[in-house]
Amino acid sequence: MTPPRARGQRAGLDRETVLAAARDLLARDGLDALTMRALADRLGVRPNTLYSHVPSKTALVDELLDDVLGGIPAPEDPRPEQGVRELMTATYRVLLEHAELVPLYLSRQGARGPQAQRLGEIMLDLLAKGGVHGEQAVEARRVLIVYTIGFAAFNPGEGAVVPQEHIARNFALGLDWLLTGILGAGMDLPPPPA
Amino acid sequence: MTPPRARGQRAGLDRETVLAAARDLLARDGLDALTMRALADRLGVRPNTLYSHVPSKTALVDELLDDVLGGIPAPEDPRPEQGVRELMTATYRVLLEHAELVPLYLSRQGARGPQAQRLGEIMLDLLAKGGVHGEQAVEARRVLIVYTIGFAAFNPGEGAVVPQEHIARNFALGLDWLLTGILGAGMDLPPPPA
DNA sequence: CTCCAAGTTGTACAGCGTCCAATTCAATTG
DNA sequence: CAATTGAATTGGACGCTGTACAACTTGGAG
Repeated sequence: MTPPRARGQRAGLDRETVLAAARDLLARDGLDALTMRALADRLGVRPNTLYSHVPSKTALVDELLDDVLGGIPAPEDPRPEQGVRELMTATYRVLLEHAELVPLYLSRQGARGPQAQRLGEIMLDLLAKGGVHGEQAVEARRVLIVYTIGFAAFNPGEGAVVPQEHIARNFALGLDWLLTGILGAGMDLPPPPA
Repeated sequence: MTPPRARGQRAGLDRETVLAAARDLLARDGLDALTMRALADRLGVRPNTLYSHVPSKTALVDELLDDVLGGIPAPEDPRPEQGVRELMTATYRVLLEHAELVPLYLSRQGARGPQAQRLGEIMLDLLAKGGVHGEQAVEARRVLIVYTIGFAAFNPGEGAVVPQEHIARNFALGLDWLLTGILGAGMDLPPPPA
């Protein structure tokens, strides 16, 4: 509550320190608890101090959003279909761990930070290996991204009527439909049970 | 600014009047302008008065969300594939007209009001006619809903790099993939160009 | 005619993001 | 080594948000 510092004294803050504290606060107490004032409190600092290191709360959150995507590993399987499936599933899982952020990804149309870019390029590479190039690949990617983020956003809470694992299987189901559509019939899938 | 009424005088308000004014304010000035105070102003009333007709702003917005879905007509084409496509395309279009609301649909997992229910049942009927029943139909529906809302949420602003019509075609493309996956290979589509 | 429930105002609270001026410190320059 | 400048920090404030509570007036029911 009381300020431990007088008027011009340094607190040794730093953009990275602020972001780290924000990440922590977000992970521990959720998005609603991430206020400039709470963040300042945690850093033992006045709220306005933060504005020396971050231009606005929006910018701060944007950075956090991209950071979360850093937790998504590149797929191990080099085959296009399996690789994309792996990538989107990992994305889905990571997004679920930060459920409250997900609507933000959509309203800020998908985050343009370095991590988002990295994932996007991995996906284009995989699609190219699968024979999908150029504009088509970009569209396929957009479909997959929207689908994945959408499903993550749709995730019900923990004690919901429909359990999360069910929704996760549902996600996988639709993902297969999309992959089949994207990568064409060139797969040796058995025909669906007539 | 100044209150036209003394302390116990009636303003003749009514739940429906409040909702109508809210719809209007939302349509005219956008989501950010929809505050209890602005709404009260427009009705010539003090902000707290609204709480006699609406339990909270959240409840008010929930109602508006469901109302928007009322603008989605039932599909005309009775054939399952075309019907579902028509339905989802209409939904997409209506959602685009209220772009700022779309993230809310996701964060409130899809709106459970009467309009949402109506659309959900139309879709189950269509899927049943297409030979998809029970749990499978519910999952297919979830995929389609998530996909559609997701795409609407992903919609870029008006003066964006990628024009809206392009995104709309992209939406239709992915929708076809999903429909093919859902309704099976029982369609007489020509094979994709090898 | 009386009484009560409902609608409305006055006032207020706690919280939010953010801006401005005053102050002090660290680093750079001469 | 001294002087100056620029960045970091505090004190305080502004305008905004949703919402609670008591006082009051009114319309309708009994």
